[in-house]
Amino acid sequence: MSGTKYGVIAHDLREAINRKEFIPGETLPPIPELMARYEVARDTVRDAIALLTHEGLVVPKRGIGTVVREVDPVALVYTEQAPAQTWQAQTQDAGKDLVVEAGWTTADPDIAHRLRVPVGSEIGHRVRHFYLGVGVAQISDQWFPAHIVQAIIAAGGGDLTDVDNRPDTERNVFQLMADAGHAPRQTTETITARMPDPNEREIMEAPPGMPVLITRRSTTEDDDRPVETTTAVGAGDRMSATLTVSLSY
Amino acid sequence: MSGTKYGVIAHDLREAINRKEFIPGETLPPIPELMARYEVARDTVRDAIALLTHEGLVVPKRGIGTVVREVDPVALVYTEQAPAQTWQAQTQDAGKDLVVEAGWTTADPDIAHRLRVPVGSEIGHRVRHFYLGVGVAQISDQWFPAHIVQAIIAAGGGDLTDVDNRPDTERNVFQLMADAGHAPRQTTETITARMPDPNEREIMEAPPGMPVLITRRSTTEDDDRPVETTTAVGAGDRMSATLTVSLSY
DNA sequence: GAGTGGTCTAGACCACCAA
DNA sequence: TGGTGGTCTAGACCACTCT
Repeated sequence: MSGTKYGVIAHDLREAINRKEFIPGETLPPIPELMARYEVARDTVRDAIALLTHEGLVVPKRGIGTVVREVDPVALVYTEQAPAQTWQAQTQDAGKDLVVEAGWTTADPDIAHRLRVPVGSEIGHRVRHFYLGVGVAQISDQWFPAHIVQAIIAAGGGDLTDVDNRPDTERNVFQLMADAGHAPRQTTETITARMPDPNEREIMEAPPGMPVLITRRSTTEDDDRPVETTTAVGAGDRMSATLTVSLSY
Repeated sequence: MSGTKYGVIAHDLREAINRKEFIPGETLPPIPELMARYEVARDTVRDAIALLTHEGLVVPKRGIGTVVREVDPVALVYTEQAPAQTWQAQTQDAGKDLVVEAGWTTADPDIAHRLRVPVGSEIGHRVRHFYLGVGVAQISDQWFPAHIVQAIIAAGGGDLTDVDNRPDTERNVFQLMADAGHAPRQTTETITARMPDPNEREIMEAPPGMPVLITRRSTTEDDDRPVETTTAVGAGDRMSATLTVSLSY
């Protein structure tokens, strides 16, 4: 395969994993054994393992060994009618969401464009962490135009900028908007993938080789004016997005 | 930040990149310079650069230097009515699709389940590469139940298992199905992300640190019976999936 | 304590690119 | 040809986990 020694070693181990010679949870042969088997130096073996690690196949653990990864993604289901609702319902089943930040900020160019407000204008902002099992599976940054926040407060439903007096769920917020005369009508989501930055890695306890799914959403009301926009960063090995749509042929 | 030397070096470089001190396309300081600046060994600098590389921030190039990455994702747009159609229309604008393989296979357990046919039964299969700009941006594996393939051939539309006499586009295939009395009615897509395997890396010329978007699709006709299922592997830095749906509050 | 992986060094040689 | 990154070595010491 690759002309390099570590490439050959990585190839052999990869094949063995694919052949199920190493079951998820098991460890690969220890580094010293691989050094002897291939008659190479320690760093050469480690280069091979680093390759597999960044492919998301294994996770080296000090004192334990190089563990073959388990993958057990939890699906978040979107439907044609209301992706946000069911998405929220799903995450609530699996765990809790925690508002870690809520308040006012000024709109940077990207968010200003998405909310169609002037750059630098005051907007509502909250950051939430969604838990799935033990750890954080998704980090959600959500912004609201000021008049939406004020309408919700005026309608007496809660305060999006107050962590202690907050409408927790997506469903609640969307319902509150409807109560306040700004019923969400349409939502557009764009999904991409990239590698997490160290901060995201830390929050989600991301193993090396785990990409994140980026979901950018904008929700509008009847007159097409944005009522909220969200950027969510989800753990790629614990999340998926599913959508079902009708076709006409 | 990190207590390790290479962690500190990586941190400094990452910050500098974020501060735009190095513009995409430019090179980082060469390894020997960083060795001198931090008074460390060569491999320590390389460990730092490897970190940034696997975060997708830089791409080391022999004879050139460590180049800061450019990112220019192209959006593939799905709509409520027909995600496959517009998706295809978009990719056709940007490039060509190439059928690299077409024929009959036997269903493995996963595909058998998705097509609701017995494991090991004969099914149609084709592999396509979608080009966006210079390289392959998506690898698509598509399977059809045997009776669908035969119905299309009988309707005279083409032969899905024949590379030389093929209906090229998604739109065509879906229309042919409709002509053959198996009009697609609903499609369900599940999107996840992972790191590419070496084969996918090679086909897509993937830089290190580039994840792939996995799209699993199943399309059914009126009686809910599957007419096709597709697994697509897309370059994470060149693709995104967008969906727009209506809400009712 | 014995065994695992993690970090780091100093030096060597190779492969690629540009002027 | 000189500078870039890529591979590899032999050896050292550290950090962690299990028994």
